[in-house]
Amino acid sequence: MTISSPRQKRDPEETRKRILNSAKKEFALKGLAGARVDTIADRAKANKRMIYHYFGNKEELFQKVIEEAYLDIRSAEKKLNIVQLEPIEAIETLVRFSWDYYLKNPEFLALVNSENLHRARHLKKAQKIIEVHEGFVLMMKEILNRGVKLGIFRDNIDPVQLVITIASISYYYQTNRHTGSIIFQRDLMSPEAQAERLDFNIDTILRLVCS
Amino acid sequence: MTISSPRQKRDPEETRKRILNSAKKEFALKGLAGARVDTIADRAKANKRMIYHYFGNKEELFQKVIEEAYLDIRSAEKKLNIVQLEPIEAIETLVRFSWDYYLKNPEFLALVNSENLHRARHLKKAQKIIEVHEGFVLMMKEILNRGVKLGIFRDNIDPVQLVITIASISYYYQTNRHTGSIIFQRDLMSPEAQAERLDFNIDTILRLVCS
Amino acid sequence: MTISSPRQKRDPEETRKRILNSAKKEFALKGLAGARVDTIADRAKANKRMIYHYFGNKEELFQKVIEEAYLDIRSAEKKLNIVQLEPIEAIETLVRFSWDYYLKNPEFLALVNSENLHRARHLKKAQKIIEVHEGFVLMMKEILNRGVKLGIFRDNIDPVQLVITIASISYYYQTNRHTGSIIFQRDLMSPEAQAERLDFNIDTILRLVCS
Amino acid sequence: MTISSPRQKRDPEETRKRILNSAKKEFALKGLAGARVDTIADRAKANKRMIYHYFGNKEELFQKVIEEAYLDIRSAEKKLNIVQLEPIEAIETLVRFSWDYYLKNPEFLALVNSENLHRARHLKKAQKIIEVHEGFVLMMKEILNRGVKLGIFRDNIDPVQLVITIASISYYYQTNRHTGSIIFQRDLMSPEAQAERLDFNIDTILRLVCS
DNA sequence: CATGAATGAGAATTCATTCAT
DNA sequence: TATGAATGAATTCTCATTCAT
Repeated sequence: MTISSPRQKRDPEETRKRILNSAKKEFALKGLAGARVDTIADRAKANKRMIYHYFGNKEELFQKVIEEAYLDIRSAEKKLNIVQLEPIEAIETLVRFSWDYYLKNPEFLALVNSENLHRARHLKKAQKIIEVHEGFVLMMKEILNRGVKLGIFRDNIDPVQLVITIASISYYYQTNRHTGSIIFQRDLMSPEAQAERLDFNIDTILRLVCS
Repeated sequence: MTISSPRQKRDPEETRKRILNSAKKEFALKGLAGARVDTIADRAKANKRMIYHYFGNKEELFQKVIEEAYLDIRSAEKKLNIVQLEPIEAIETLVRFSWDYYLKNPEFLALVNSENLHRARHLKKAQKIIEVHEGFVLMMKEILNRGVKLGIFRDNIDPVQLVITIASISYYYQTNRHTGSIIFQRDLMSPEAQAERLDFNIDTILRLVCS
Repeated sequence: MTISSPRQKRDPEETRKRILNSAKKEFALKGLAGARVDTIADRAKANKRMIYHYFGNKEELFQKVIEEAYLDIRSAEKKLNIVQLEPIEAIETLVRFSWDYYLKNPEFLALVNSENLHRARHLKKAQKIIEVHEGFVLMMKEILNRGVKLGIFRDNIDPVQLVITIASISYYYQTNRHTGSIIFQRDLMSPEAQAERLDFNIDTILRLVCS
Repeated sequence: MTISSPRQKRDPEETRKRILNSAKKEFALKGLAGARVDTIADRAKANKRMIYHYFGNKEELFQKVIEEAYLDIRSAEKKLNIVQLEPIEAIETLVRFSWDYYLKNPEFLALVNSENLHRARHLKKAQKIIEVHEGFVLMMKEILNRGVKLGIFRDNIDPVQLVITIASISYYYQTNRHTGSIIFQRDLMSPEAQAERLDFNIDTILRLVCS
């Protein structure tokens, strides 16, 4: 039996992933300026030098984190197979998904806020992101069309406005949960409050699309 | 006769205000961690030392900025005299106000995001804010009641959920304008896009409240 | 009586000068890449931060050092009032000056070498340097002209080539004194060796210019 | 059948040479402190580990480069077979050689400058170098003697001073070509300027040695 | 012999804050 | 009240070198 070495196993892909995960947390928690490279390295149990080796510098690491975040949410949503659902069910599923995804991935909200603080200068460089989202809007358009044909949805709803609205009502509630809980003097994130809000959101969107 | 001093005029209140304004811009632009005390002082044409004199330190300055921001939006909204309007008109006015205020005060959005990144720890200390917002929810409740009595509004709408929803659909659109413009491949802030969104928002809310 | 404060006296001009002097030594000793900002600050008994405050960064500090070095040698040479001397005396004085200046300012040699390693990219930015040297070449031209008129100098000597040659024979000897002492197995910088070389140099140049 | 390896061919001597060449370039370009081990390895298309395997460390590699450089210049000069030439032709050939060698091997100049910055501490360890140069001075002595006997050279010229002077006037011109071109506001390395300087140098040396 | 991931020491630079005037 | 020089603690980033495979 030998004493285990303190050195990291030589698994570059693993190391890369650990750094990326650690960075996601740190950037979400502190923003780009507030995040500490040291903290990222420590949490990743990686040598700080590796961050520069794999990602160039702090800003490029942030960019990679942003890219991955946007790819992940679309990839999760694709798994829902929404196209196979009835129009109303499809819409409701999307509202639920939006709520649940933000709930399970609160870093996503923080990262998007950070990226907007930086005027989306990192996202601009990510071609893949644009392509992935075109499909998303088309899918929404298709759902709306089907609903209109079935006589259950209103005509002439802009799919982009709808997509934005669905995101808004979950996003805002959750991203502003701290200031909101103070201003409204209630715990916006208690299980009951959560359930209530999700229902309210589904209602809001269905009233918006149904004829 | 004395030689005129190159120093700043000794108007303490003025200096304080200039610092506060400069800080608001800088914090909105860069967040708490990214903001630079030097930049704030320079833009305020004040000596850096004055910041510490008047506000203690960077973080307390941030807190003051946050407080002022929340007081300002409610003070602006109060000037609308919404209680005197018809229920539908009142609601529409609030939706418009929400949109316009964010448009004219984009720093507000950035500051609120920053404050939530910091888990509202600065806002927690501001007693005044809580009081001011209680009034706001009560006013919304009163509008809803009147609408219900007139038979034009649905019953049992939670004024807090409504207030949050009204804010959401304007806030999200504007705070995420940079990432949104990339993802949806359109300029979300062109005059036409703005008009379209405001209409959509009014529609969304009216469908939500009207019976 | 009070205990003297460990803090530096608040004399900005003094601080600047101390940094510049310290930097000159360090850059001459180690080159741009080998020099340490910490060492410069320590030797200047200044806070490292002051280097960035006064000079921007390491490279800009280097640039300032180079500029000053070139200005200093010309300023020293101007004090010789060479134009008032007889042609032969003038030439001999210049050869002596060249030798002595390098001897008393060995950093100059090292700095010029460093700057050439960096392809003169710092000197390029210094307009003053060019102006100062134009005057130098003109002065040499005037000396040569007078010598020709008096029938003691050869005609058609390019003043620039002469200036370069005068510098060469002192510069090379001194800047390569370490490798030279090894290769030639003698101490090139012993007092006797120095005197011998200076005589040799004067002889070399007079044979070159005299008819 | 085996799958061909992507590795470098296992030719140790070749690898060593590639590293040495790459190092020469890098050290000449950046100096000892500024040179990067990574860059040397990359340019040599060798693994960084090989540098340590063959040369120990960065400094020992530098030492080897310096040694080789000094051996090369003397070896090139020996090929001239100067001893077989007439005294004047011999001297002129040496002046030309000095000029041409520096021109074709600009790294030599930079390396010598670097080594002097480091007070020749690497050269000191190279016994071979000393031996080789003893021969060089003896050869110069012999040429001078022959010239004196033929009545064409002056008596009592120190061969070491002459050797140094011949090197000086080419070396200085070329090593300071960047700062020189700025200071004198002319391109010192244009073909015309080069030809002119070489002629000037030959003239300078012949006037020095001829009686 | 060859590879390239990993490391730790250190270097440049930044920044909020304090102090002498 | 006002100024701006000075400070020290971080923070990002770099680099020669070593180790597992």
